[in-house]
Amino acid sequence: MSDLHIYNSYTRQKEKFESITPGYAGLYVCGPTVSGESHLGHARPYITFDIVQRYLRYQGYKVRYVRNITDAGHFEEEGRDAIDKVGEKAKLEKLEPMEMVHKYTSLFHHGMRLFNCEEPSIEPTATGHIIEQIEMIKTIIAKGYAYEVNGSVYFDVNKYAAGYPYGKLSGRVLEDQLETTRELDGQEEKRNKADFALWKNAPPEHIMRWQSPWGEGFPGWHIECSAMSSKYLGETFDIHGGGMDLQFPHHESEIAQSTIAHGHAPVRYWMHNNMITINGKKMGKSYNNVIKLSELFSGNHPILEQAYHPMVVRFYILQTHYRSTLDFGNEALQASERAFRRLWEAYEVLQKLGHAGNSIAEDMALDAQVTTWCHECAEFMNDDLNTAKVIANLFELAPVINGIKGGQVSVGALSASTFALLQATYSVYLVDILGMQPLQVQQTNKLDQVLSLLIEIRKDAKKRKDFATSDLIRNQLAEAGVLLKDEKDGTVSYTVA
RNA sequence: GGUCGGAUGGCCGAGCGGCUAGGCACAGCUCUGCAAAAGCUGCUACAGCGGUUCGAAUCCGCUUUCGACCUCCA
Repeated sequence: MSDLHIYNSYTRQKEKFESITPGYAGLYVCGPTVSGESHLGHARPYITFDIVQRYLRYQGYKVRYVRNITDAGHFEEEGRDAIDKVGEKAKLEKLEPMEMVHKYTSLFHHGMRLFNCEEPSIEPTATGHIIEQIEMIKTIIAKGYAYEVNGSVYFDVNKYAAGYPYGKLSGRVLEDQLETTRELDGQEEKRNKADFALWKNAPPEHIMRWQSPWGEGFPGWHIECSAMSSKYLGETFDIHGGGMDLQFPHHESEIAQSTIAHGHAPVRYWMHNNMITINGKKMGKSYNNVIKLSELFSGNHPILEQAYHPMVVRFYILQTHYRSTLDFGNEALQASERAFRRLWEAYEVLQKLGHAGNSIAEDMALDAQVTTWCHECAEFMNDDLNTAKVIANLFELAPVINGIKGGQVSVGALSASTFALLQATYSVYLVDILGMQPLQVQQTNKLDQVLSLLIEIRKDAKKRKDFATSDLIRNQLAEAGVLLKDEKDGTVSYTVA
C-alpha cells in the first residue's frame, strides 16, 4: 500500500487515511485515570498511539495529539480507598485529592518518558474543563436528549437511538442492552437502563464536587472526552484512539453526546488497540492480575523472573500487531530482550560501517533483496501500522549488516545507494518511527578510560600468551557486568549491562 | 444468556486463497588461544471434522476450546 490505511473500528474495515484538513491531523487518545499507578496494560495504548503519532509526523502531517488526564469523576471509589488507608494511619498523612492526582500523574509521565513516548501536544485534565462539560450538557438538555433527576443528568439513549445508529461502534443492539439485569447505582433514577450519566449529584462524602446548574456534583465519565476533544480538535476530528475495552460504553456514549451537541458525528477514524493478557486473561484491575510499571522495571513482583527494561517492553509490544491480544510471559519478554539487543547492535554497527563507494552492486541479487526489504517497511506501516512486519524485515537485514562487518559479505556487495538506503531505513524505522533507544546509557569518559586501560593490559597479556591474566580480567569484568568482546580486527569492544 | 473475536511449530508471534514471515530456544559447522559475538546450515506448524476450489492456515458449515464486552476497565 502506498498510502496509509488504518482499520476503522466504526466501519470494521481498513480505510485509506485522509485527514480533514490536508497536511494536518488531529488525534485524540483516552488517557489515564490518575487514581492509581499505571500498569503494563496501560502501556499498550500509549505506545501504540505514540507510533500512530510518530508515523503521521513522518508522513509529513502536522499532528495535534491530545491525550487527556482523567482526574475527576468516576474514580472516586478507588481514590477513596487510597485516601482512607492512609487516613487510618494518621490524619496528618492524609492525601488531598489533588495530591493523589499529582502523584499518579507524575508517575505516569515518568513511565511515558521511560518508554520514550513523545509528549502529546495538549494534555487536558477533566478538572480543568468542568465548565466546558457543563456547557455541553446544557446544550444536550436544550436539544431534548437529556433529563435531570435529583441533581443528576442522564442522556436519553432511547430517544437518541430512534434517530441515530446507537450501538454501531460497539456492535450491539439497544434492545439487548435493556435486558441487562445488573444493578447499578442510580439505576432507579434513569428512565431507561441504557441511559448514562452526564452529570452526577455528589453524595456528601464525595471528595470531588463542583457547582453546576443542577447542584453540587461531578461530571459523568464520558462527557470529558467529548468536551475536550471538540475544544482542541474541533467538532469533527480525524482519529480517536483507545483500548478496545472502551468501545462500549465509553466511546459509544461519546458519539451519542457529541452527535447531539454538535449535530454531527465527532470522529472520522476510530482506532482500538487490543488487550494485554496474562495467562490468557485480560490484565485489569478487576481481575487483580496487574503488573505495575514500577514492578515491571524493578522485577519486584512474584511472577516476574527478572526486571525488564522499558525499551524491552516497548519492543515486545511492537512485535505484535496492535489489534491482536498480547499474552504476557517471562519467556516472551526475555526473548524480546535478546532479540532487541541483537537488532540494536546491528543498528549501531551499521551506523559506523563505511562503504566502498561503488555505484554498481557486486552482488545484484542481494542488492535487490535488500532494496525490497527496505521498501517493504513503508508498505507494512501503511497497512494498518504493521510494526511486527517492519521488525521482521529489520531482522532480515541484520545478517547483511553483520556479514559486512564480519567479512562474510563484501563491502561492495551493495551499491552505494542501496547501502545508504539500508542505513536510512534502520534509522528511520527503528529510531524515528518505532521510537527505540539503546538499553544502556552512554558511558562516562571516566569509565571509558578505566576500561581502556584494562583492555590494554589484557591485550598485552594476550600478546605474551598469558591467558590466565587475560581471562581473569575478562571474567572479573563480566562479573561486574562489563562484557568484553574480541573483535575480528583485533580491537576490543565492551558492553555494560 | 446476548454480541463479537481468537485457536499457528518447544515458546512468542506475522499472515487472511498459491510465493509455505520474523524472533527466542535447540542442533551442527565456520571463525577464535579460549569465550562471547557474528555468519552459515538444519528444525515446516496452522484445534478437529466436513465442504467450496486446479489449489486453503487463509473462504463456508459444524464441533471442541479460550477470551473480550454487555453502563463508568487501557
